[in-house]
Amino acid sequence: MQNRPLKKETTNISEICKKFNVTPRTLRFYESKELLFPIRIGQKRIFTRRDQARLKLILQGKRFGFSLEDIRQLLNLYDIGDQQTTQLAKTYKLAAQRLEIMELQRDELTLAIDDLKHMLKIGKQQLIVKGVPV
Amino acid sequence: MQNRPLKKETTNISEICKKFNVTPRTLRFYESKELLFPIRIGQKRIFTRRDQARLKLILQGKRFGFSLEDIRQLLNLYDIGDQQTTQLAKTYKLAAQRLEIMELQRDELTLAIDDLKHMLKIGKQQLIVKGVPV
DNA sequence: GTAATGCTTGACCTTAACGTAAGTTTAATC
DNA sequence: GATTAAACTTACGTTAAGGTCAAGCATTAC
Repeated sequence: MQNRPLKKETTNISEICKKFNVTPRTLRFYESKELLFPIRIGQKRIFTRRDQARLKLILQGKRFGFSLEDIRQLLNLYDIGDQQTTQLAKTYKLAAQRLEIMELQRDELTLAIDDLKHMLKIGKQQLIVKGVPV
Repeated sequence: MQNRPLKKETTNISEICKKFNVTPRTLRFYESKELLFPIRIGQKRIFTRRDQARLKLILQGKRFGFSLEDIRQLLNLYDIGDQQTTQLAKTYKLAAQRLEIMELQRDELTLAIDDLKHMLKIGKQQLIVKGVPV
């Protein structure tokens, strides 16, 4: 188990930075907030595949305006194995609620998009009237 | 024009606060950032219909993670009349770009929703296996 | 006239999510 | 052994979007 060929599953901080386009500071910060758990060789951080998967999710979550604390809780869903069922049930609820919020958010976003499209139409006409090329 | 019956088109700060569920501090802050332009009677602020319309848009914009500065610029689209065409054209571009971003964002949100739904399914099964009522 | 409201203007405080700078360790290379 | 590069820690700085006092007018209520 331990001796199967490691195909570069782990990597150091600078490679992660390149790969995900973040700064070292960001990674250390996420560690301090318990979003990532790189292992240590001496005092250097080594990021496992799990860390990389989590980081991907973190960055995705951020794009939707979730706070890091929100994200930290959602990430627990991915670590279902080592949870007590009570905790798991709680996290499940949280995620279900989050899902509802996200679906609402999408609906509102759709409305906002339509509004903005409408505004653009008007703006375009104004520009055309004034002879500005659009 | 000036003498047509004002049907309560304007109102004071506390009513706006109630109506939109914001604090006075927020309204003053928005004024300081040039998002709102309440007129003054003496030293008191009076919010016009225009301010209220803008406030509505501000709050809507915030829900999508736009910064107040973004919102300030977008609001200019509504004040098309008193713009120079160059400025108008610039704002038009800005809004068009923003629209693209929003559509991308919605697509990603849809993906994220699907992911989350998937996670929920798994979590649900786990719970069922463990005999927890879901 | 004075007390209580409601509104005002400062001025400093707070939180999140890092940035940045200074000095230290560790590993690799000359 | 000395240098350099990459990573480390500690700690203070920054920005956005307000919160939270403090102190002062102005109007109404008695």
